[in-house]
Amino acid sequence: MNENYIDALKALAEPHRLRLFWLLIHVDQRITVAEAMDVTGDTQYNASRNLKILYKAGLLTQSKIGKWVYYSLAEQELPHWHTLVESVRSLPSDDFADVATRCKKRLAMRVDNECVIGPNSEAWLKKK
Amino acid sequence: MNENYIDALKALAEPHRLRLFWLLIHVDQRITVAEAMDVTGDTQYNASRNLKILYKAGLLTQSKIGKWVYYSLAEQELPHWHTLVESVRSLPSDDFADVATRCKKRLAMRVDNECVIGPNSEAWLKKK
DNA sequence: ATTATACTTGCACATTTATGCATGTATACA
DNA sequence: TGTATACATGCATAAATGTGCAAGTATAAT
Repeated sequence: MNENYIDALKALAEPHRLRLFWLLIHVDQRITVAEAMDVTGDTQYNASRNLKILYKAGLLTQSKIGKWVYYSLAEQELPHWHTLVESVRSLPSDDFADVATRCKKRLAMRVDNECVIGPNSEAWLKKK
Repeated sequence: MNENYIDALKALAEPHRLRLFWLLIHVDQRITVAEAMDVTGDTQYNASRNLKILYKAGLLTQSKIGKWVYYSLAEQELPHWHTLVESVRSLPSDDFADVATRCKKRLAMRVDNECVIGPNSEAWLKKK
């Protein structure tokens, strides 16, 4: 039962994933793998794998729309899970400030709140 | 800065240590390595090492009294640290119930709230 | 002084985990 | 029908981690 909880702790105990999860909390929105790549600078396979690990750990939800895969913060019912998320939420934002602002820029490229531009696009490299 | 936080997550992301930390939270008292061994059934070196890892991660405090080393819950000032501890505190106690009751039995062997009996004593093996 | 006790730690070994690369799958588009 | 795009994943390698054993240090007891 708390093997799952330990999996969640393990999932968060890695810098790239902690940053991704913090981002998902603070952007308060679903994001695609492509957007995560652009915002964090992670490689395609690492962005994909790390989001999946957070999902498998029960921290994110996943939804596929066409060729895009959106991840977003999972709602937590259990107190210890909810509190764990709150702990990450209250991390000092200084450390992630740049990621947050870059994410806003990236989300501004959406159309009707849907991701329409792939990773490492010209438009993004210019904007960044 | 949040390297430390990641170290704390790593420290908690191991079953033996999570159990030890949960115990330190719920027993609301300092305990020695010997007592931790008896209560958890961990080997001497693992009890020692795991408590030290929790201490180094900033989750416990350490104090040596004679040949005994006491560990106890560290007070947390920072919100994300405090909340992390609260998350572990609210873990369902079912999973750790037996450890908690065994710890009470072990602490009952103290004199003036000081540990005076070493690990794997006759008295403990009988009591257990 | 010597011995016992509580705890620590270096070492070897096995398991796990992170990463890059290459390739595979699914969907969209021409 | 073929090609481009978004994402996933098997494999090999390197790094990190957990564990047992044996030996170490520090304090207490005799």
